[in-house]
Amino acid sequence: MEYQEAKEKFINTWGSLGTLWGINKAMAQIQSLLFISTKPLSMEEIMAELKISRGNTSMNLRQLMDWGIVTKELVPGERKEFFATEKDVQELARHIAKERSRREIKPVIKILKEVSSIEDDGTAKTKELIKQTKALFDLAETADTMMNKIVNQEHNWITKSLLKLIK
Amino acid sequence: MEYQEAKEKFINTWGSLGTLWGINKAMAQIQSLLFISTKPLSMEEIMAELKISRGNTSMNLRQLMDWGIVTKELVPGERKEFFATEKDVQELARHIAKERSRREIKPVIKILKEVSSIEDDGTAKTKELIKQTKALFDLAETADTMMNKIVNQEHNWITKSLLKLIK
DNA sequence: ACAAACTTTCAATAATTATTGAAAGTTCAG
DNA sequence: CTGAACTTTCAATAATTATTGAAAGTTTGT
Repeated sequence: MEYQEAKEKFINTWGSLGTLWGINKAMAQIQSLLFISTKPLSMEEIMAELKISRGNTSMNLRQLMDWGIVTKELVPGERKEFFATEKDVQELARHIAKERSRREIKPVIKILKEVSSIEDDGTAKTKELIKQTKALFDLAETADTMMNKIVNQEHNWITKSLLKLIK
Repeated sequence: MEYQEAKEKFINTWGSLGTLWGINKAMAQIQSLLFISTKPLSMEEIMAELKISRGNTSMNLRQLMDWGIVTKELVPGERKEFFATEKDVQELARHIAKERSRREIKPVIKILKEVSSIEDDGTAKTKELIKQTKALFDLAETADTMMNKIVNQEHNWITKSLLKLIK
């Protein structure tokens, strides 16, 4: 396998994984293209490389910037804009985990809390609803906290301790 | 908020979260309905409750069974089949993590390994591809291992240690 | 073996989501 | 200020994914 094939394989695989996890394909592909690029890329270059339209490229670049994992890079002497992604995988994971927590997990936790706090009218079905949503609430909150802590602190020590613990 | 409203809120929220994470809405809703039910439900009951067709119900129940989180329960004296989901959230998380790892993460890790193992031809772009996919490979493998270990063992002790570590 | 009771399958259709491309918007050099 | 170079927006369209419902399949009691 040489460069071109490996590159395509990587970009495609990443694109499909994204799709599977509710992330749009173009977005995942743009990010992965930038991730292995040696320099920031212009919109033209991204369009050409991935064979996607200008509009699609623009919108997905925006989303990636909203997620905090792609930035505009101004290249001196160039009029057009260039884009680069966070290159450090740890930082990348940190951003993504943080955002998914904020946008998706936290709101669900809030609802779980509400639902599990309804008044117990003494019926079996109400008791069950309270019990189960409470259990889910506890799990979600623990997982969310763990995720954020692991991913947030400068955490070489914590990662190491963790790995020692579970290996 | 009383029972009916809370129940609907829970089922809907769970359904949307599923969608967001690449899980089909009906599937997520069926699972959450079973999760708060005090007894196994028949297909008729599920269809009526969620207002979905027989075919849809049948297919999604099958998928839930493939994921190992829903089982058929034979109720004595009844001809029709009844369904129940795993009620313990820890077990539930265990099953889901295990399956997602097996189906989705492991295959990607394999590709990352392949791609990061191409021959270094000395060019900058090849070096970058190798370096970045290798970093991703390491991260993915560590995360996958952690996830599986955390979620697999009888792990009260490990969870406790973990929480102590990161709190 | 039959038929009632039930489940599964799958082609057709609907709903959702992604993508395009051209018009509108912005920026900036001269 | 003007217009070329570039980006964004968004209505139309395409692609994908979910859902339906009825026919085919299966199981079980008699």
